[in-house]
Amino acid sequence: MVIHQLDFTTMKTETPDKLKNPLCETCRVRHKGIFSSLENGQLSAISTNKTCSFYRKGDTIFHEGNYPYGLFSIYSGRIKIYKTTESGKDHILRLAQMGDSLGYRSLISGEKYEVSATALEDSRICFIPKEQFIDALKGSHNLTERVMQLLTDDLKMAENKITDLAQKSVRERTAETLLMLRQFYGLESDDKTIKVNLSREDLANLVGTATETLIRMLSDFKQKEIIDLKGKKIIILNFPVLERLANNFD
Amino acid sequence: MVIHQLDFTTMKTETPDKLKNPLCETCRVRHKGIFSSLENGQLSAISTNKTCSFYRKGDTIFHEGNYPYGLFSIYSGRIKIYKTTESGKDHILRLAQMGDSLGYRSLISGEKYEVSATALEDSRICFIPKEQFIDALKGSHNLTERVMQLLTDDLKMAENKITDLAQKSVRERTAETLLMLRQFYGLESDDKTIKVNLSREDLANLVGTATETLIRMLSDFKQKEIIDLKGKKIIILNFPVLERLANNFD
DNA sequence: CTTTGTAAATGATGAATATCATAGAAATTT
DNA sequence: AAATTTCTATGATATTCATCATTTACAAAG
Repeated sequence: MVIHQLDFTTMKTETPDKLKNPLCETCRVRHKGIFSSLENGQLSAISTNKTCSFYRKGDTIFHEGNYPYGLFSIYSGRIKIYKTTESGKDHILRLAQMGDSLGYRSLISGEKYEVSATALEDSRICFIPKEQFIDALKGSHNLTERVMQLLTDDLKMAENKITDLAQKSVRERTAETLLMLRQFYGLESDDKTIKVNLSREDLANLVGTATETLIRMLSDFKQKEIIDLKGKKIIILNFPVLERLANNFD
Repeated sequence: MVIHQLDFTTMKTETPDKLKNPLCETCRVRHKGIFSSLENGQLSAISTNKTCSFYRKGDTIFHEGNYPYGLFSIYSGRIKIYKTTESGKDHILRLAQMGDSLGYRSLISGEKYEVSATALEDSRICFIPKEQFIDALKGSHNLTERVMQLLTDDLKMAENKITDLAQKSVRERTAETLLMLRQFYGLESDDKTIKVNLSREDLANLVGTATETLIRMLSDFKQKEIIDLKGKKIIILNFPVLERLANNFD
């Protein structure tokens, strides 16, 4: 379990290494990101006002309960977005990667962060100050539409997760999570090994179960030759069966 | 369990009784609803283009998987918004009432409904055609902001529900749901009886558990003199204990 | 290379919850 | 009012899953 108050990892966050800012205009994720539909002039305004930083694996980008000062946009690396309950357990709500933006929800609602974000790998993340983002929103109906689209997408995903948690077994959710990871991380050249690098604890927090239970599920899948395990790598041996397990409406 | 395909209840939906349209301008929920910040001219445009209908208890307003043709705004009555899984079980995502709007998410995303909506009581619901709503959105930054606010609120609620389901016990969630119902339905003049009228099945679908388990929880709470049960009415005898049960982070 | 710490795996056990069966209560229909 | 249906309640049982304890594997540090 990760402790988020005043630990060394968190303290690093205060001073992430600055990077030479890459230009938004020539960004390789420009057409994928939140600003994809932004007019050129506005994009360069954002580009010149942003700062880009390097976050080490384990660094926290922002923390539940704090006020947002701007928007984060992932240039490279992968991030987990999660909530911590009173009892101290985390639940990972979603994963984010290159091209995804973080924190727009809180910027729009004007409330504190409802979630925390921590780097799962070394990552480069750009920061656009709040005023800059709000101005861009006001000035561009395209951007507003894009943000609304992101919000509706998030909502759709969240609602699917709710019904999953309410009605599916840990087994089903584990299978489903493996499929999601395959989609999200992609496969290695052998076309079956997921390029994943998550701890068993993170996997459990993603599925919504105890770490031991998650391990047991993986062991069981392995014993049934549906998957294979090589360290943190997960190899999908029998994709159809895994799909069936994820949707086991008997 | 409710069957949603081609049953008689659903068929009624096709031809809900028309009502004399009340004017939006003088609507008693005008300042509460989605159009609260709309300029007068635009509001009357919507007012003249809407149609208001009467839905009987049990009538379906819209169904998961169908395409939306407009926005629904509740004039009176209460609605459940839920998802049905492949296995045929429902999970209630939220309740809606007077002043709330339904279906804006799908209108914005341009996708099918992800959820279904059914009247829990006899209800009057106004319908604003899609084009009318989209036009209003384009023409009013205020409305756009309001809709974004609604989306962020929904998202916040959904994410809280996710962590609840992932980490709280049925007992905690049951207590929490009772508190939510107290908030949502309000109390009778005795100041402790919730004005609720839900079936045990609906309650279970709200908590995310089996109907029998929900009933057992209620029986247990009653036996412990935390609540009392009179038919569908739930009487809160010991509010502080109920609050404690809902947040049992031991 | 050894030591130390951390993560992963497995076993044993108990608690929480779902499921199936049945009975009683309440509402609805005849 | 009797009959029928639906809803609520409770018991018995099985299953799933969390928790605690222990071991093994692995990585980092000395």
